[in-house]
Amino acid sequence: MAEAQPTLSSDDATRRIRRAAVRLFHERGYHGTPVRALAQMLRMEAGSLYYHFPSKQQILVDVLEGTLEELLQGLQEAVAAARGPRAQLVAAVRFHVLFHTRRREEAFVSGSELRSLLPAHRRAITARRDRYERVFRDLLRRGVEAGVFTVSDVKVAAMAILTMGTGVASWFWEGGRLGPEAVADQYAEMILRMVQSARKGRRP
Amino acid sequence: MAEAQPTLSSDDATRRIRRAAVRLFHERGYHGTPVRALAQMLRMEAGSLYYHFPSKQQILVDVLEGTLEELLQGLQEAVAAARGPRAQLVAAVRFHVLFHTRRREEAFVSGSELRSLLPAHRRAITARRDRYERVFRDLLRRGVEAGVFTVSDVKVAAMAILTMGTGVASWFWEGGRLGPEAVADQYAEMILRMVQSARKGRRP
DNA sequence: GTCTATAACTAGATAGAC
DNA sequence: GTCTATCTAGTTATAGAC
Repeated sequence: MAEAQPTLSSDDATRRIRRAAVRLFHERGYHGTPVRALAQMLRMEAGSLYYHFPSKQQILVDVLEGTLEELLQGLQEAVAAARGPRAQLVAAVRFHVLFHTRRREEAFVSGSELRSLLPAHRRAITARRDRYERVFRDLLRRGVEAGVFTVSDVKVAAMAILTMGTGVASWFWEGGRLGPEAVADQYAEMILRMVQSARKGRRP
Repeated sequence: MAEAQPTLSSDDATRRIRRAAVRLFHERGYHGTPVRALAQMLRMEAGSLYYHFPSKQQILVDVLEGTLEELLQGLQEAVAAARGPRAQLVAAVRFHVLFHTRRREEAFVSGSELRSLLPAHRRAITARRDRYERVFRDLLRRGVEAGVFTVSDVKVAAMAILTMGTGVASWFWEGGRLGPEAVADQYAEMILRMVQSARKGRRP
């Protein structure tokens, strides 16, 4: 009976709407996307959308909540499955980058349209994003304490790593030379070199 | 008689308008900013703006052209003033990061509102951004050829470096613990570690 | 569950007074 | 150079037929 999906209702229609909204919000932005354009992409009239959603704003809220929830949960699982700061950082970076290639539109929208949320909605979303960032900071801090990592400033390094990965959503191209796995591997390698203590745990 | 400013006319009024537009486009996005809101911030009526600009779109074009031009020129000067791939990369990264802290709103808008440009305008702006990116790619390539840098893929590394720096505009806070110089130094250090060949040119 | 029609409002832009 | 007034078109959202 009950499906795996926890928070959001997800009948076929609402999922189609969310997917189309992601596409258009990514292409033109939330305020740059009229409800009519969204309806047109779904081959319906604008009025029909309001049977499924009470407002355009609520579509955005659903998209962001869903994406941030998936990001946070996926990151926690990835980190929990690895042992030691080095392996955990690799797992975290790989997850972060893979998400930003495979789900680049959602990821991009979740980063860029926070400002389009009404203040009440923004709080909940921002809280989740902060928890996501803290996972990276904690992970770096533990690595520094263990002597595996060397960074001048944990917070700056965490933001550098996060935005570097987030940026993938802005340049990655699905049909390009490199696939998600190749990019994720290279990012993990670069980031390891960036934070790793000299002559510690190098691979040939 | 003629001033240093090359392309854009810059009497006091148009500069005030551009500054206010940057603020609002950053806060709410181009499509999320009504002309009336811009006028209100400048304590004038909406109609008055059209004495200085023919359209809202043209304000955006002016902002982006000006910012991208400054970015490109500043980067070229910074690189030209340094000798050798290592020093040039440090100079480039420092310039890039400093710009994204000191001019964070402009820099952010220039990255996020390309999609709000009419296609005709977009071409010119995109061309300049591509030239900016190429400076980093060339610089990395020369370093690899000289054996100073080791990267798996020059294009990926260049995008990683660029988006890492661009990301600074999204988290840097003017009144924060670290100033622009401190952040720029840390980024330069992290990025050097990221691309530098092992046991080459290290500083203590 | 989707349509048509429309209400209520806001958008960008213009005209002409001062 | 700025104001007031206004035009036209587009915006989100609702109501009621089917």
